[in-house]
Amino acid sequence: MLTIGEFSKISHLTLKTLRYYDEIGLLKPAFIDAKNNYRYYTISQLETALLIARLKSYLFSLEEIKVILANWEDTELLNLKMKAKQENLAQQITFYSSLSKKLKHDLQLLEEEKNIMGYLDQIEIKLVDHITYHIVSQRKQINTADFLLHFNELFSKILFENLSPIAKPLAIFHSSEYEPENYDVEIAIPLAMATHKTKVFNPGLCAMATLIGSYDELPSIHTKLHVWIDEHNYQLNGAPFEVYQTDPYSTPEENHITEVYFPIK
Amino acid sequence: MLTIGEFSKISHLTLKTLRYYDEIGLLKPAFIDAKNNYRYYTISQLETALLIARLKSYLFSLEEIKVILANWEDTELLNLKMKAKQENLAQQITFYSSLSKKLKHDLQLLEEEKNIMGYLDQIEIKLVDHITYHIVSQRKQINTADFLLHFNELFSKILFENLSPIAKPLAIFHSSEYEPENYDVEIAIPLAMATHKTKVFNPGLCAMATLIGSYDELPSIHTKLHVWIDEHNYQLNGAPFEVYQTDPYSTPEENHITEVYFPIK
DNA sequence: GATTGACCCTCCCCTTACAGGAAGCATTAT
DNA sequence: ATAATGCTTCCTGTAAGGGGAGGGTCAATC
Repeated sequence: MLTIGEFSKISHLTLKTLRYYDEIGLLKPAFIDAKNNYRYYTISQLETALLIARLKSYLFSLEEIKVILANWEDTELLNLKMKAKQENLAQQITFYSSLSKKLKHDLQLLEEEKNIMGYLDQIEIKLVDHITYHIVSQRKQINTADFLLHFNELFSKILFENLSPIAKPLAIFHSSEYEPENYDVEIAIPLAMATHKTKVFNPGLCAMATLIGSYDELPSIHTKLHVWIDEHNYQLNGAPFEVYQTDPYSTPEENHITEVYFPIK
Repeated sequence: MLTIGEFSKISHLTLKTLRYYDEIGLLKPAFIDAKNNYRYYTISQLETALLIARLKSYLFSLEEIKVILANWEDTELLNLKMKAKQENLAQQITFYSSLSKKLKHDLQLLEEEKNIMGYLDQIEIKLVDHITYHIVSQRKQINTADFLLHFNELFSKILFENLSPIAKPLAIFHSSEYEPENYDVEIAIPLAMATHKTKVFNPGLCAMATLIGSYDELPSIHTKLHVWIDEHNYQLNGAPFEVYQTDPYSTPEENHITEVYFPIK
């Protein structure tokens, strides 16, 4: 039997960590002396400690590790979890890479003595009278992170019903508050003919800005339009919407073209 | 003037977030009504909000953003911070990549129905009688993360004093507890001749294991040796040490060769 | 037998960047 | 006048422990 201090030294886990693992039930000492609450560990628990350390190095959360240990015989589960983690890492890497690219771009702006928010001043805002569409649409409360999923749903519906769009898809933002977890959005596709499934979309006069580049900038475009409307003494007259001119799957991020419209009066 | 609700909607920051930014002094409302504590923001604060969102998307902490905003005119500072962040991202990417490689390796083991901790059973432990060295050394309390730095310090000292090593460098671990922030380590290099700067290093009988691969596995080797010593009824007889047979800079991680010695009796 | 120093215990607060919810005013719309 | 929002503060919780206080316990030494 090893005291917590000895076990800590051998396993290379701190005392704090060991007590914490005991607390959350991840690695409970083999024996606890009832009269003084001293923790005692066995030599064989060192293996578990090493395993935990290894899974931790793979960035599994302690909660995940607990599940994996509880089903240690189930190699299928471990396999699954590891593959998921692998996928996860790949996503992280692409995320960081694209971030790094953006940072590099902004650093270049800085070298040229430009403001990194300067792109905002470049955006031109136009007054347009939007034509009337017949749209099929789906309105839902969604998490902003699942935006694309929601799009696909409608797309496949359109395809399966043999309908043919006459203009690019759009998203209409009905939310009266900003809650990213619960965003009230209507995805729509304009069709050539009115049917019983379509409805009329007639935004009328709009302030419009075109964004070329990553969707990350969309919030600033919205803000910009809000400010513009305020400064020019117009008033919002309906839900803002975005028209996606490029396919988000096949187009590289920096070539995306998005039009943002704010109906006004 | 905008109420917090309006500002939230336009800036795409939640109410919670805005109140929090107020609390930590990152974005204080331009005006607070003293009689009901209502927060009011100006249109121009939207710019700040956008800037904060952008810096946040670059993974700066709110504390860092506060500093950047406070010195917004100082483009030099921003430049520096961004470069540091860039460097940071690059490190993350290499870290994740190497992790992904390790995961892939372990997944392969799993496919072959092997245990991912199996490598531990492969490690052979030998009894050796270590020869006596004359060493120059530096002993320090260091953070385990700064291990390599400490090495370099001694290396350059050796170089500048024109001493020539006769064997690979080693590290002796004196710590009696495990505290990764404050690790008592002695870095040493064996020299051919005894001088007034050298001391005798004579570990005697040792249990030894050789690790081929990433330094990540070192803790498990230590554990393994501890267990072995315990099981064979030996006793620790001095501080454990590691001999680095390969240059950590020029050797790829998976080819590192490290010998771990535990003096015993 | 007493003391000392090392070792162990529990309990509480701190970290990041908020989210969730309760309880209670204030404002606005009907 | 009433109801529905909108705003406020305050409390709790998150992941994985770190830092430290205050106090009990163990082994070795005097």
